[in-house]
Amino acid sequence: MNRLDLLGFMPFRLNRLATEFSNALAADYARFGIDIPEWRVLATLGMHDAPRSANYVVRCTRTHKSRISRAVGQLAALGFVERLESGDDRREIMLQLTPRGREVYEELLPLLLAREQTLLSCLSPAQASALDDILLTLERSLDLVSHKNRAG
Amino acid sequence: MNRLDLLGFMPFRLNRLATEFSNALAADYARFGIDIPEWRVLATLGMHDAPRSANYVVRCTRTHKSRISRAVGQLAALGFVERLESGDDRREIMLQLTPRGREVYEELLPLLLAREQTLLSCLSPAQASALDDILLTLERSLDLVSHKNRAG
DNA sequence: CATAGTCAGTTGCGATCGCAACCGTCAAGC
DNA sequence: GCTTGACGGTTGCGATCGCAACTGACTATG
Repeated sequence: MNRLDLLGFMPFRLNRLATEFSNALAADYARFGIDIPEWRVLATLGMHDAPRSANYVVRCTRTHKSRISRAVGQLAALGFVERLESGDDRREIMLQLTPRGREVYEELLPLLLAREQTLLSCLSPAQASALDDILLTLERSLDLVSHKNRAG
Repeated sequence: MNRLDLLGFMPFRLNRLATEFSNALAADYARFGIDIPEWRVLATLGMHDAPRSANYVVRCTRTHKSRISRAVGQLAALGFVERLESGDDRREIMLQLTPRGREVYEELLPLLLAREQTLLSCLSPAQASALDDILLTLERSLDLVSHKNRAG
């Protein structure tokens, strides 16, 4: 008779681990009145100086466009992001951080990176490196990493 | 100026990977009219022959009790699980698979394991082993693994 | 017993999410 | 310059989730 220890089942483990990581960061997001999808937008825009389209954020973060749309709405309401009309293609909406949005990004980023480091601090350097390598392999296999996305 | 490549941010990567894994299994769950939380209950009960309480499933799967409660309701409606009154403590509700539930478990399990193997097939044996090791380290660090849960 | 605190499980509620339908815009074919 | 199809972005809707409040049952104290 087949038996499964759920605790060894990879989808379950990943799901649970991802939830724990997310929860560990929730307080930092909440400090600025945002959540995960808003952070993804912020992080994507914060990487660049020039405005990017909402669709670019969608492709770059691999997040559903409705989620990005609502996150942008929230960020705009908070005054962290501005929506600009695109001259080239009036369907596109270009997004850019406001000065306040840039401030928030600069303030939030180190908090999140520190939290990430804390979570990963139980791993040896070799393990951390191996994890990065393994995740990259999985991401490539699942086609989650494309040069198009990385290059922007 | 601080910059972050979101694609290298561990919480983001784990979240995305977990979602992809879950989506890859969704079709298998759907074949039997269930979803992830229902599967967790099924898997937990399927591991044992004797009935277990709902609370045991909660502790074992580290899933919120409301989610388990609803999953059990769904499984009961499908005729996969029976709720039994506990003689010892009438607050507790003992759960056991029906014969049909056992059938479904036995049928679903190999499908899910095969899917898991496919997803992990891009990794070398050494990588797969390292991943298991690393996840276990993280789980222990986050107190996600306790002997109480494993021993049942 | 009587009371208070704890525990197992359920449920109402607000928030979130993904899908699909939709709107306005662009591009290709004729 | 129409028509058709594709694309960027928004939104309505149904489903799901976690929290917190609740019910009923156990337990410890006096």
